Amino acid sequence: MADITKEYLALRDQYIESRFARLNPVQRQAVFATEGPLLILAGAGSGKTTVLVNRIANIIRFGSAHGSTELPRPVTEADLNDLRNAVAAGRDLPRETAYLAVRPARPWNVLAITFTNKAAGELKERLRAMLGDTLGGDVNASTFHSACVRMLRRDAERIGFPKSFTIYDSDDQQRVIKQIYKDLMIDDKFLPVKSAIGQISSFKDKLLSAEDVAGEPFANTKAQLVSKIYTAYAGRLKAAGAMDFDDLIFHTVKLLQNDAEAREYYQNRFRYVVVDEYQDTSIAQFHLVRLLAGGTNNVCVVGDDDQSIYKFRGATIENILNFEKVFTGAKTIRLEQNYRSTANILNAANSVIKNNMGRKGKTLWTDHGDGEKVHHYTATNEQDEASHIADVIGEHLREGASLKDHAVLYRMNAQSNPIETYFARAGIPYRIVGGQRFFDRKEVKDINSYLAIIVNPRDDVRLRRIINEPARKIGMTTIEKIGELAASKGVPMMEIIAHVRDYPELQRAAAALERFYEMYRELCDLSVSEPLDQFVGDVIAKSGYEAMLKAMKEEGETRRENLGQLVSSIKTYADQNGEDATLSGFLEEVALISDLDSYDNDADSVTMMTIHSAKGLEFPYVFVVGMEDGIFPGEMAKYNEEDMEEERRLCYVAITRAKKELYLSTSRTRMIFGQTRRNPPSAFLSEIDPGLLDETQSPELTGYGGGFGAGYGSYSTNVPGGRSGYSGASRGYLNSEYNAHPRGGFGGGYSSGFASGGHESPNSYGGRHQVQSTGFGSGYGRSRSAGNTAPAGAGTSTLAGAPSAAPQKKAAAASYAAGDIVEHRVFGRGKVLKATPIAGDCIVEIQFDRVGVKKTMANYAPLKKVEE
DNA sequence: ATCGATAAGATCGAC
DNA sequence: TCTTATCGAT
Repeated sequence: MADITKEYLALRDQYIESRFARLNPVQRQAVFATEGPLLILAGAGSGKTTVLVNRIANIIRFGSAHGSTELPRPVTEADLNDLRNAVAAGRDLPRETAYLAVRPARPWNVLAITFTNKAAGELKERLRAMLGDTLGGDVNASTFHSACVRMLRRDAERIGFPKSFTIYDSDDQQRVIKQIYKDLMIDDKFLPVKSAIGQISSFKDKLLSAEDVAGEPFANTKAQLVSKIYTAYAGRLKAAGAMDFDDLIFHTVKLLQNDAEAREYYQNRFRYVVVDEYQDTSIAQFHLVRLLAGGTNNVCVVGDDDQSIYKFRGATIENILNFEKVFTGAKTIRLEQNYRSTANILNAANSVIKNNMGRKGKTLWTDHGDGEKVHHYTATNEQDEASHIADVIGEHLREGASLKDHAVLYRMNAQSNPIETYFARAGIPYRIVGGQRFFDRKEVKDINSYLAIIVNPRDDVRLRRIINEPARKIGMTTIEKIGELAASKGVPMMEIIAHVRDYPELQRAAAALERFYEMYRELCDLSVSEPLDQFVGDVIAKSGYEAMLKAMKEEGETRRENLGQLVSSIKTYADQNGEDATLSGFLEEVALISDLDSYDNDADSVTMMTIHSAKGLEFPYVFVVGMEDGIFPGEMAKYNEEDMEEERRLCYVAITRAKKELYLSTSRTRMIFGQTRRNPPSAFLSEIDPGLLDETQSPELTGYGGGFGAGYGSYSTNVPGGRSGYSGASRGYLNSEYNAHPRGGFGGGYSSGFASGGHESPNSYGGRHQVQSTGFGSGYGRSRSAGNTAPAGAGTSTLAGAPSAAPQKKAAAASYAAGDIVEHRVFGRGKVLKATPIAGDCIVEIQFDRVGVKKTMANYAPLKKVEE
């Protein structure tokens, strides 16, 4: 090789390396491993996303140039000089891709698959920042499901579906199955609907079609029944032109398997495939990845077997464990340096996870300091636990931290309630991620169903959903008759409705059906003539839905607000997509969106969520509540070693969310599902090296605490099982003026009357309590709920301010009168209609520009007077 | 057809 | 405890 070439190649490597100088050597190794199968085992907080982004950037900028001897063209003296100068000056070489890249990918040659839409968005965002808008924006970054939808929108007709197929969510799915149960007269006690759905889902995951299943011998009558249901289910979806979530993957895999032309098209297009969170992929998803990557075999998967927590949902950890066997010649790179947590937190995580057998094995390390020990607090009950969290948060705030630095994690959603209640009373702004999603609300789904049948008149499921919502005198019997007629003629139900007069058996409801159909036609016409948001507004009005909600009082109001939000979300969609915005496009977006996607970390409030939702996130201060046997690990997992390992991984995920400090808590008694239980501490606690733990406990458990609690003892009770004890205590509390009690009240003051009641054996836990409370935690009986959307105003400043001042005093200033224009943090601008002073506060009735009339308490709402 | 009552059931939950 | 689903009465 000519010297000039040799020098050029060496300089080229040096140049490319310098573009990724901020990475550590192992990370850089991953970035330069562009060709062939690559497994990146990325521990929690090891800069995984950074590696992904840089690797994709490398593929687009330099292709496989690093470490290669290939050249895009013979080297000239001038080239060498340019490169020398660029390296010496540490500057970018002009037109570097053309000069020195080796077969670089165009952005659309890269397919990056992530776990959530949010993760996909972040990936794109960072690629854009790194490569510029044009290059970065054109990379395909999406979830499995949206990637499949995009392929199917192009090729659905090849497998007998319309391009405009509808996506059924689990709710729609359930409706179809229930319908089938009715038709086939299946007893749901013999075979629960859920079980049938689960089995069908697992068939699809194993790529078995309804015919495949029906063709095999059955183990028993149940299996035969499931097969029958599966066949009927698949038939209905096909007839409706609909796919459920499993179908999106299933049909895409089938398409790629059976259609060589389609397969080659996508294999040529996606020269590089990257899959994030590979430990949580399913069998069908594995097949999809293998098929897509089949052309070049350039497949890179990133994951952490220790963070596989979705087995219950079909994820199979074998995908990651067997990667090297399935993709021969695979390279494996381990990212074990953690940039997130302190050593103590990390070691706690390591000491827990090392008890799992089925893992690849890796040990995270950090060069951060030890930090504080991991805190473990033993509470008397869940209120005390909440109060302790509030105390700690208060301390952190006084030290300058903000609310959004804190997260409370729990095993199941049911645990959020006591904490929520406590936070609301204390005026601590919080926000709950997960639970009921916006697009899952009944009213939103109803209106979406109207939209769906306009886009796809064959969608019988959605039609059934809204044909009598609001009530139109079209009852079950009529609907069933239409269903039968449609089935016998092999046409959609809407087709029958269009010609009611032809069917004497529909005589009775004919008038109502005609009215409904007329409205439907009108909406169809409007859908093409009006802008999207205005059209949705019309759907809400002309369907009679608005009138129905108006007729209800309190409850209808919030639901109308939700519909208002729906209208604004479609407006946002329309604004973002300009010319390309369509009704079906919006519905698709809605179908594939999750709550976590809309989670933004800007709002200053404490985040509350399940550990599952917390995957991929990090917070300076993390509280993990309910570290109890029977809660975490959960009751169901205790007796099965495999499930136990999954719980342990979940625990590992929880611990590794924390950057600075980690607070674990256990409660001696806990009310869950209406019953008070005493759970022993979680087994995972004893797996943590005791030297890493800092133990504290409720004052009531230390002897003198019990006496203190009895001071409020009018509510103490001997009733076993919390029912009367609990509600009595909390009611009594609300009515009394506990605000007045002296500072330094113990965290548990709130509920002590209840907890110290009967059969507690104090002192069984030797350790001394550290007095952390400075009073605010227990005192705020009269704070108004901060609400779910967590207006920050009142709570924050109170917390940071004088601890035992009554909160309502500080906000005394503003007074409102009719006619004032106000600005509300959450609801926007509005005009005061009426102001009624009451007990030192003021009920203000406001006409908001966007959300209608609302009543708020002047001192507690995040409200500001703009003009008088 | 619609409302109210009562019973059952209840992890984790992306798309 | 709390929600959701189904049934039976009007």
